[in-house]
Formats: sequence, C-alpha cells, structure tokens
Amino acid sequence: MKRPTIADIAREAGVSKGAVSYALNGRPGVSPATRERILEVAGRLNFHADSNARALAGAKARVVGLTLQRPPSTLGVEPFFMELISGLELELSRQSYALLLQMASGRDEELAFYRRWFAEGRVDGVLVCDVRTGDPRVAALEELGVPAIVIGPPDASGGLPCVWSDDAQSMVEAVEYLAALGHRRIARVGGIAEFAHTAIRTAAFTEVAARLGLTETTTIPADYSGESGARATRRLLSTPDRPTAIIYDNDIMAVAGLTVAHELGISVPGQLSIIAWDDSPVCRLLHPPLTALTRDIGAYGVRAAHLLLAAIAGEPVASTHGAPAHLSPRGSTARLQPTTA
Amino acid sequence: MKRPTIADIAREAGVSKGAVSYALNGRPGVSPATRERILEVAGRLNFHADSNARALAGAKARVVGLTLQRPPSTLGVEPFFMELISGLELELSRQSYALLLQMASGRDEELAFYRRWFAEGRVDGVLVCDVRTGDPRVAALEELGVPAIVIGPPDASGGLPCVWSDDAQSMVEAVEYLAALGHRRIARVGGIAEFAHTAIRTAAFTEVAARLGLTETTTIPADYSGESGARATRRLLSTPDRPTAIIYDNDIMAVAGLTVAHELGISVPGQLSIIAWDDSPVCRLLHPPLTALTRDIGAYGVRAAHLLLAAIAGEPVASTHGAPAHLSPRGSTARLQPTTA
DNA sequence: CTGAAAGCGCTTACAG
DNA sequence: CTGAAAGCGCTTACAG
Repeated sequence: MKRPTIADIAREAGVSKGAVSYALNGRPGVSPATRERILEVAGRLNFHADSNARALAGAKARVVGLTLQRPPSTLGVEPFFMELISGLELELSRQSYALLLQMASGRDEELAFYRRWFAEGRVDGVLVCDVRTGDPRVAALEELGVPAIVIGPPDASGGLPCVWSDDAQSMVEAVEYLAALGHRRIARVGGIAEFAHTAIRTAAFTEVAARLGLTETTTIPADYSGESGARATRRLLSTPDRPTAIIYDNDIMAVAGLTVAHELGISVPGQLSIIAWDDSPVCRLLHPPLTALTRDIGAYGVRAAHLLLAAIAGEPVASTHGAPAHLSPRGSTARLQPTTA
Repeated sequence: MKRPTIADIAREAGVSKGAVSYALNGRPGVSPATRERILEVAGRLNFHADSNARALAGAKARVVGLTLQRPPSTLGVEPFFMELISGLELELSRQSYALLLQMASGRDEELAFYRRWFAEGRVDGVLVCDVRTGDPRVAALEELGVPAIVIGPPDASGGLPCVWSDDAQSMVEAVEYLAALGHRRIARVGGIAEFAHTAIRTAAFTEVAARLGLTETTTIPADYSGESGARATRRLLSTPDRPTAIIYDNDIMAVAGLTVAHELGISVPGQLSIIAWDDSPVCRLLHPPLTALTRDIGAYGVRAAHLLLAAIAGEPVASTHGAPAHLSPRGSTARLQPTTA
C-alpha cells in the first residue's frame, strides 16, 4: 500500500525508469505503444510523481509564492485579496501549480520569505503586491534574477513585468462624472500614501481637478481602515466650505463616510455624493447603495499567474494592462442641489 | 554564487556532510565546538537547506495545506477566512512551516487536492473547513491516516481532532438577551443548512425558544450572500405578525437585513432588533452599529495550526474548544417598544 | 564523538 | 526508440 514510484510502474510495464519518466512528462524517447502502456499502468496505480524528487532532480517545484502584509485591520475586510487569490489559482491550477501563501508583518519580512523560499528551492517564482516607489523587494528580486511579477503599476515595478490598470483614467472618469453633476468642491480620502498606485491616483485627481477649474480640492491621506475613513470624513464635513462630493480609496472607508454623513445629518446623495474605489457586495447593500469604481480583480490574478508561469518557463514576458476600473453609478451620487450648494 | 549545500559547509568547516546535518538539525552526534563552528559557517554562507532534498530524504516537507471553496460570492466578503489564515500562519511561521492554499469548486475537488498533495509528498498535514455532517473529506482523510485537523464542530469531525467553540451556548446567549429586552417574536436567517455548525445553531435556537416559551420563532435558510439575506428579511418583515428581532448567521446578511428594514420604513432598533453572528469592521461602521456575536477567529487558527503540527510530530492530539462567541451589544438591538409590539 | 556510504524518487544526458 | 547510470542535496543508520 505504499505510494507507487516510477520503479513500480517500470516493473509493471516492463520498461526502464527513464522510459516511464519520458512517457509521463510527454517527452520524446518512447514509442506511442510503450507510452500508452506506461500511462495506463500509471493511471491504474493512481501514480503521482513525488514533487520533492522531481524538484530535486532539476524539474520545477510547481509552486509560486505570495506574501501579504498581515492584517492590521483591513486585509480581512477588503475583498481585493481574496478575489485576487481566486483568480491566481484559477490559472495556476490549470497548470498544476500550487500557491504558497505567507502573511508577513512588513516588507523586510516579506523579502526574507522570498529569499528563503528560493534558497530552499520551495518556489519557482513569486508575486509582489502593494508596491511602493523604490520598493526594496523589487530591487532585491531583480538582483536575485528570479521569476517575479508585480501586481501594481509599472512606475514602481522596475525591470519586473507587472499587471495593473490605468488608475489615472478611472480617477478622471470619476471626477468628470461628479463635475458633470455640478459638483465643484470635490474631496478625496486616499489610501496609504506610500503605495505607488495611491500616488498615481492623487496625481490624477489633482490634475483633472485643475483642468476642470476645481480649485477647492483636497486629498486627505488615510489607511483604508473604517476609523481613518470616518475621521477624514468628519474633518472634511466640518469645514465651512465643506465638499459636496468625496471619493474614497476603498469601500470600507466609503461605508464609514456614509455613516458619518448620516451622523452629521448630511443627506446622501442630497447634500453629499460618495464614490467608493473598488466595488464590493457591501457597497450594493447599503442605503443608498454606493456608486463605485468597479474592476475585475480576479482577471488581474489570472493574468498575473499567466505571466509568472510564462516567466518561469523562460519565455519573454511583457507587462500588461487590464481594463481600468469603471464607474458603476448607484444611489450615493446625484446632481448637486442648487439650494444646498 | 550557486546556493551553498551541506557539502560546501562540510568542506569549509573541515567535517563530514553527516556532521553538518546533525549540527544544523540540533541532533546529538557532534561536539559543542564542532557544532558551533558548523553553525558559524552556515550562517556566514547564508545557508538554507534545500527543502526538496530534505523532504525526499525522509524529513518533513514543512508545508500544510488548506483548501477553500472558491468564492461564489461571500468568501471575499467575510473576514472569517482571512482572519483564520492569519492566525494559522502566526503559529506555522513559528515552526518554519508554510501554508499551501488552494481554492476548490466543491468538496470532491477539495478531496482530490488533498489526495494529490499527500501522494506527491507536498504536505505533511491538512486543515478542513466548512464541514458537513457525514462529510466525505473527513472519512477519506481518516482512511488515509494522514495528519488532519477539522476547523468545525466535533459532531462532524469523526475521528479527526477539531477546533471549534460552543455555538449553542452563544445562540442561547443571543436569544436570552433578546427575550430579556422583551422580544417574543424572534426570527433567524441561517447559513448554509448543510454545514454542521448551522445545524447546531438551528437546534440551539429552536431549543432555547421553546424553553423561553417563544412559540413564533422561524429559521429561514440562506446562503450567506447579501441577496439571500435581503430576500429572507423581506419575507420575514412582510408577514402580518412580523418578528421584532432577527439573528443573522453572518455579517453580510445582517447588513442586507438592516437595509431592507430601512427600505420598508421599519426603524432599527425601534421596531426591529438585529444581531449579526461574526463581528466585522463593517458592523461597527453602520448606522446603527450592529450588535454582533464576536469571536477571536485568529485564535482558532493559532490553535488549529498548533494541533496540526503536534499531529504531524506524532504526538497525541485532542480536540479543543475555543472561547464561544460572545455578545457585543451595539445600537441595533433595543428594548421592545410596547406601542409597536 | 565522527566519517563514509546508502538511499529517498525522480530527471537527464549518454551509450547502445 | 530504449536501457543503464549518474546525480540532484539532503538524512540516517552503521561502523569506527
């Protein structure tokens, strides 16, 4: 009842171990008849090649690694990572790859895991999330010369291929939409300022606002948590010339913002319009449902996995852009009421 | 610049490869002085033992596996799994174990992954979530005789050790609390009926209601999605003798329920009290904030990982109970107003 | 306490 | 097209 090995199959099929290996891996070197016999025996014995032996003998480990910052608060809330992982695995499974997932408490620890994984021969490649400009992980992975894909904007990806979409374009769409509804005082509650995509959104926000002649725009930095979103919203809504529209860099801060508005007796969307960046089921469940910037995060995952597997296979790999987040207008945004302006 | 091997260390330290292995693994067989010299060299060369070679030679792979149902909708929303994984890894990392995560589309596929992982020597043990009564995965893992821990109630764990808490006790606490507030018509929107813990909650709900003389209790089965929660809530609130309190089996359905109540002009908590089972940041952000049954999910993870590693080490392992979910009263529950009763 | 050797289960040149 | 053999980097009895 021990696990069958290629030696068992070779004996059973009356061939050498080498022939079994060639047959199982779809390589030339065995006649069609022999190959079929070998595959039949392997199937009958329910054979699965030992992954460790395979990797040790020079084949791939068939594992890729992903590290995430351990949730101070928001990781569990935002659907981003679960959707991303779901997409990643869709593609990885297709090629019999597995995903090693590791929570880390900081970038240094993430980097240490990456180094160790490669040193131990555990992974064939890795994915990098939440990149910052000048991210040390990018530089280190480039230097190691290992297969790695960045899930983030090209600006911070150095020489590594990346998968991302044009956040600037989505930001422009959101601001122009609000402006078309008559809003002139538009504020933004941003994500963690060090993340490269946050900087891109901030720049785009400032730029489009200037182009549209909106002078009273503010971005308040926050950290994706509900508390930070609530605090920023209170600050914004307590100013004399308070904004009539706020764009939030994630859904949880937008939910918090909606509640703060209720708390202050400011009606949404009557006196305040709200947009959440990254849609989630919760956005649709609230009253009013939140207008959101929606994107197919799972598709990023599929694409990132695809690129990584190509890189591991030694194929040339180029960064790709996914479809940008698009506006899903719902009840939380409306034409500015002249009386309250 | 190749990765250093124990042969390199042996040469550098002037000892045999065997001695290096013993020294690195903290085994007897080398003198303290030799051991120290070996460790010094290993550290200097930044040595990390090849994981595949180690596993192939009979040591542990130092990997455990976890499969989750691919998110039809709710996986990304509920913080449960991210918190669980976070807890798991806290303990796994302490012992230099890694986590293999795999999304599956059903129990059959989950089971196939488990089988393959063991056949390929990829994992030393696995964790099982979302168990049903008579779950085939439990029976299969028992038959395989591999280290496995169930994260779920003992009723469905068969001979496998499990980590869970007393859901019945928490249900009793919630219902008694509502009864103490004067509620007599209490309803419940349940989770997926096939899950073992759902059955336990349903039984406890029925039992405590009977004990308290509450005759008009209903449980409507749902699937954790916001849509199903909204639908169930509409049904409940459209009956002539509508409930004055509803307990939801997850937070997302509770959010949906709150919105439906608003939509129907039923005030919360004035005319309807709401309790969510499993707390989340969103619960605290709503208006009113949701009363919830709170538990330390990360602690489950730590405990489950601890048990699994013990089982892998060949130690005897017994199921353990974590602290039950406790009531966190917030704004969504209140004394029943006599006028609206 | 230490060294030399076998073996884990594969893959891959290398001869036939 | 096929077989016999070396080797991947460890661990672990087994002699000294």
